[in-house]
Amino acid sequence: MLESSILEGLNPEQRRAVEITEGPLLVLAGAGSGKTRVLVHRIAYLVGVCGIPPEQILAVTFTNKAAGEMRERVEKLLGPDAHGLWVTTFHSACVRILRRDAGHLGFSRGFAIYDEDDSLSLVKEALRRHGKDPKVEDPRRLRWRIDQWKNKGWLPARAAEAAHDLESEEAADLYATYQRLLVESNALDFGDLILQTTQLFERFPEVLAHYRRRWNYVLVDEYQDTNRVQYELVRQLVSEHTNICVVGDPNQSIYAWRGANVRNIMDFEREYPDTQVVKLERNYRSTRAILEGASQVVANNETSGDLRLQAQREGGEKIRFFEAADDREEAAFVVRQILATIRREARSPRDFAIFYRTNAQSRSFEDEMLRYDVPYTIVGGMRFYERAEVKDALAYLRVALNPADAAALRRIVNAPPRGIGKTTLERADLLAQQHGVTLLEGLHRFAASGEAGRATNPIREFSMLIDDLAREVRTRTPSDAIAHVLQRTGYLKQLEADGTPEAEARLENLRELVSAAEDFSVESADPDSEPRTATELFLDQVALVSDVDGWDRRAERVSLMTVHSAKGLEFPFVYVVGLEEGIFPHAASSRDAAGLEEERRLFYVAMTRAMERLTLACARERRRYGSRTFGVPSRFLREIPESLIEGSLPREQRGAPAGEASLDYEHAQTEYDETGSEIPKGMRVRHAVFGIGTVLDVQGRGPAQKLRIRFDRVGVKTLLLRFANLEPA
DNA sequence: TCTGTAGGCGTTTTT
DNA sequence: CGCCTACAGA
Repeated sequence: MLESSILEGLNPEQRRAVEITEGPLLVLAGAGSGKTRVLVHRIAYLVGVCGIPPEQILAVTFTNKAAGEMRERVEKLLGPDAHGLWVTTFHSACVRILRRDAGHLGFSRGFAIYDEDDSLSLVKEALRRHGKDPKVEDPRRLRWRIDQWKNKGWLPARAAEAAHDLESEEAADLYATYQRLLVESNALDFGDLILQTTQLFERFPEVLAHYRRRWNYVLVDEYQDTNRVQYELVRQLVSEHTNICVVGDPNQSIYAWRGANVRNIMDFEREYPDTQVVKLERNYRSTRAILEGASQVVANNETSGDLRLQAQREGGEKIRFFEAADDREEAAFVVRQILATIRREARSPRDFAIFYRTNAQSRSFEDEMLRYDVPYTIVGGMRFYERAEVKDALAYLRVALNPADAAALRRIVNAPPRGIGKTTLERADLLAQQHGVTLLEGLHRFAASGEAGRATNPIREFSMLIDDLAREVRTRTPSDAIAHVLQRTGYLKQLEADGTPEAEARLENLRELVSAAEDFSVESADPDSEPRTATELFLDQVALVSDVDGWDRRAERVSLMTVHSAKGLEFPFVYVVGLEEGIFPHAASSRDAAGLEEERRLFYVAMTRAMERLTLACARERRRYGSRTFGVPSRFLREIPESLIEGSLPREQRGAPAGEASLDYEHAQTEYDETGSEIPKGMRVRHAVFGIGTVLDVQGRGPAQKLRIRFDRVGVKTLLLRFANLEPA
């Protein structure tokens, strides 16, 4: 491997970050400064130039998407030499480690991974066992507290130690019960994946020694978003050789609410003596006004990283701003802008992204996208694997593979309805507790006791069903296993009998699940990992998917997502919407100074995604929970120097006269007025998205006028003239 | 045990 | 507003 080909195209700082291979290295990488590039080339350099065997390198990121891209790019540089390299997420890495050695901690290798829902059902169970009313105690709050403890690396004992009032003591107590329930279910929640791994390393030094010997070089991406227990995990792995390279940007720390601790990156130099620091301050992504505006905003934070970003791109336009009368107009404006830009500047829909603070805001944009026939994709929101029918199908697999999985069992014991209701389950559970057996075994014994009444037969049949599945699932491919489950359980039959559009949608989702399972391929197994069936690996993967993982940058669609999901991405045209007090910054997180600063960093992240054109929007009025609310423009807008903004910002007072404060450049209204004239049948027209077509038919008059058009590429479509943005071809 | 409906409640962001 | 839960009736 030629050294020059790996270092080629790197600027001097990037090059330094690649060449310092030994000892602790802190890379402070500003937005758009090429940090992924550095990570990729660093790995390639270690292997290709320094001759480090790839299996000695561990690179950790936060999303599978980021990991996948990094692995891909490394493989492109190294080819087959990359074999044995671990480029993965914290959570996946821990799962692989725990699959091997979780036995030490009282879990079996087949442990389940609990998502938020599963974990919540266990929290409720813990509350019940403490005789608490879930209505008074709010299980979600308790789950949240437990999660925060885990993020700090606290076991129940430590939480109890820190408790200084009755309420906290009870909560710590409940944490202990919850943890016991997890062990009984042979399950770990998200927080456990990391926490239990650190426990494993702490209590079993020979296990830790194994991995210490293995990984001589560790790289961590997005280090500003690591929490305490992740910090601890990294420290355990590298404390001897300290070949640790972390990359991050304190200004992009946006996960404190989830337990991330910026101190990890701020104090890195103190934690690791002799740290070398590289700053990447050249921004290759954004034009000047965008970068300057974003920097000015984040400079308002009391604590901020001391990076001074320099725009490498010349020229460019100012930041745009639009104040809409209401949320509907906001959405209509943005979508029309996108259509007009696609048409006038010959751009693809994939060049555009709309970012909002909360998922709920996606709706109005989705409506407008549908209305204008703009292809779009929504990242996040209701995730595919969170749909009830999908979770049900997977829960059957889980029970088949891990009969102790109580949360999965509760999900499916009566889905479809088979006469095993709440009381039956409660009595079986009691029996299980008394005998110290699993819930499934409790059901079995309940039926055998002769006290189950009319539930006796349903339970017997259910037991046989699970036995059958346990046999079948192990020997089939993931997709066959799912198909078998859906067939054998009567789940399909029930949905087919239903016949409603909702049932049809669910069937469609299940077909989608089967095909996702078909596409699943077992990656070249690591020689270090335990052998597992493909279905087990499929379940692991599903448990750890993130919102952005499914996003495809090549798809010809406009992307809609929350700002959190947008981190790490870039688009030529970015719209940041809903810039009103209470929404962005969000009311719930701007209570204290720290929360507000995180909101500001979030806005900074949103702005710095834009490459060419950044448009900010807010609405004076908004429908929320079905009623109208009036908004005040976000304080963040005023933190951008006016000279960087085209036109003027809204006045500060609420209720400024309509139109006066808003700047309607591009004149969205006239956008369709100019095509508002009559279009004769047979005319050749051009549509921004569908291309050129022939008008077949004109229906109606005035604003409701519809056109049937046969497009050369995509066939016949019916469009509302007023929104179609047609022009003569 | 199952199904329909009326109220209540929520929204921050997520591996 | 729309989803989910709790509850009443069969």
